[in-house]
Amino acid sequence: MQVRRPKSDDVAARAGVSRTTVSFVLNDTPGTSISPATRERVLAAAAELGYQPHASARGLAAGRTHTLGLVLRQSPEQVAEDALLAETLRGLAAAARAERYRVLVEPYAPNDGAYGDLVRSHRTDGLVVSGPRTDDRELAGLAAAGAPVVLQGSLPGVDLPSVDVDNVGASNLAVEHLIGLGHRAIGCITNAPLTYTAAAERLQGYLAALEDAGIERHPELTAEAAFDAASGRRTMSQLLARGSLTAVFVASDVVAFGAIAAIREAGLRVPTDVSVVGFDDIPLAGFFDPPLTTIHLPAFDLGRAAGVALLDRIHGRPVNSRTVLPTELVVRSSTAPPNPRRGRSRDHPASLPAPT
Amino acid sequence: MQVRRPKSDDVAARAGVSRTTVSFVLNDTPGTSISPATRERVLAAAAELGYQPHASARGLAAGRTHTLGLVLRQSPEQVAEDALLAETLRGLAAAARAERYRVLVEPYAPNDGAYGDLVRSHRTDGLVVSGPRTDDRELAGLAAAGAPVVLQGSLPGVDLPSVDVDNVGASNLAVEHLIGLGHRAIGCITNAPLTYTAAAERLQGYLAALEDAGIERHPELTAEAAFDAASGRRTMSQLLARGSLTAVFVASDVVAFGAIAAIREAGLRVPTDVSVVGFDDIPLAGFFDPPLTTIHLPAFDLGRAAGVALLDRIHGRPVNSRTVLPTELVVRSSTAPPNPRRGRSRDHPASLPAPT
DNA sequence: GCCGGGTACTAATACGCGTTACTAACGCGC
DNA sequence: GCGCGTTAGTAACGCGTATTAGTACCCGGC
Repeated sequence: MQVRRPKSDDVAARAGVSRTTVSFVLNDTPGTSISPATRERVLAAAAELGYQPHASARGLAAGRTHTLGLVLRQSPEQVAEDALLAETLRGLAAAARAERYRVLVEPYAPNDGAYGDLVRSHRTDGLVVSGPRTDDRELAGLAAAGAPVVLQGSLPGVDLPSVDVDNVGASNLAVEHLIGLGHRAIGCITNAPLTYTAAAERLQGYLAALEDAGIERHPELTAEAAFDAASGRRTMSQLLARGSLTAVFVASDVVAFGAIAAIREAGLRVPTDVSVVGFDDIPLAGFFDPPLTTIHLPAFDLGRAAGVALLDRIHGRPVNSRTVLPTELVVRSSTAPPNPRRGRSRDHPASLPAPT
Repeated sequence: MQVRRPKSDDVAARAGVSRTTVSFVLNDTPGTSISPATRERVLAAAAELGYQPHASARGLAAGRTHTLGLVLRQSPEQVAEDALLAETLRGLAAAARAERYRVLVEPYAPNDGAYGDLVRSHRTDGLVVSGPRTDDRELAGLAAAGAPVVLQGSLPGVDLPSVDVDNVGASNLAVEHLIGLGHRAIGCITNAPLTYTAAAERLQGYLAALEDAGIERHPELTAEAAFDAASGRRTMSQLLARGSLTAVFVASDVVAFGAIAAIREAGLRVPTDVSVVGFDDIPLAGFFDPPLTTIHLPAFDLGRAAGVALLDRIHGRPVNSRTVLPTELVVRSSTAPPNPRRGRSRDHPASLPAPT
């Protein structure tokens, strides 16, 4: 038969103390002083009974659940393609664990999108919202209500602490790398529609780099992709059909993989005919053919920083309104100086087999 | 100033009913009959007050937290490289959501590995353990205690319901595909060390296919990789140095990407000189060069099936002790008939630049 | 017209349980 | 008798649910 769950009363009885004392000992409650002997007795009793406090009872009494919520505000396709999600989650979990918190993950569901209930029902003590969007009313409501929420990503005009990388600066660096190699006809494919702030920022960095170098902007050389490799392939083939370019900055490695496929299908080679710079540095970036030059994103640290900020916010400690983590240009083999012999080889018009 | 959280008492007062009735209405408690008029009044009162039950209080009273735990038993590197984790998580979350459950994710930490506390402390109502390992004492303890746990993956000898694919059959199919193309000298690189059941099973499928075709096994043509592309590159270059082969079955797409890099570095071409079949069908598989022939793994469905099984278990409904989901061979362009002209082109001994 | 017996709802009460704020006490040294 | 370091005792936090009790209403029988 099943043994009854020990409760704090049982521990108290076994240690010959009151329930209050048990609580003080087991939680190291600050501002209380318990004699070493008593503390020892309580710990021993708890260990002997295999005592585990009931999480719900604890949450009810303490008013804190020791749970952080991670809201994935991205679309399902985007989540599926996100090669860095696992690392970000690990980082968040690491930060949480350091303060005995756990992480509840809530993939956003369009028809059941009231993720604010997570805090309103005290199911979590706070939220990290990943991939925030401007059209998110829930988020505005939470911000107005003063809920403990940290953004992973950027959302101008919302008064919430955020953790992100310098998308503009990083893109700038990527494009400067291409310019430094001698490229002038440089295209840009965004990682997502421009309604996503990260996409807009990366495009902005690209434009700024061109301007700094005194290169005229050619609007026909920029286009928007949408998270996955298929969109990168589609977009790149459009770009190739539209104008002449010797390099392209693709603001996502996954999209870049699709773009490279399109470049090959057009009968061109990377980097001989077209140089490609990606963004994210997903684990597979170095194993592509050719190994992808890209911007390294500190995925784990992004998650961890968001977790730290959220925990600070929950505990009333000071929080930076904006944390910007450093990125790095990783030069591999998908970029090279432009091919002087190449005028415009459009002998193989892009033929696009449907992706399997 | 902050308005006080409404509680069920407030809803009861506003609707002019008792707290009991409020609870019955809001939870659709079976076995009770509430008149439509009363039900209406209660729902209206709750809506007007913006009432949200306190999750901890609810969990305490009901004895259920409406939370599922997902324990990632894999190593951090493995989690980072797992391109399908997001999909699996989404599937689990979808199953959970259907019964108003949420998902708490617990990446395994070696020095704080007591994930069983999640159920013992009633923090979650049950666990999905992903990537179970034979050396997991915690798991044995939970199984013995009759805790609601479902395995995602296989672990012979443990009496817990599990959800998995037929690794042996799928590998068999992959290798049969190579044999069907005319290959006889077929290598195998596992996805992980053989202590992982999935790795052992996939190797077994490979061996069975060879045996069925009457092909002698060459032990020097099999080797174990370890989750990531780097290990695939390393292992493949060893295999190439060891013996002659015209095809290789790599039991993980990520590892296969590394293997293909090694093949190229050895001056060989895929599939002309060496055909490659992968396993998993990660989102990028079709965008590799060449697009990878592989086994499609239903990642979302695996997560969902695990969730369904766990919820069934929690609610005392009958549960299949083993759920096997179908896989599929996806033929792309990394496989072709063997090259008749090729004896053994070892003119370019593998030179291995360190991965960046 | 009154009573007994259902039926259909709803009320009232108590318990489950760890934390924490508060008050009170106890022992001891001075 | 005071102060200090420790510990005890109590109540409140919240919601679900089992139990026990009504209440209101309808119906048939006398």
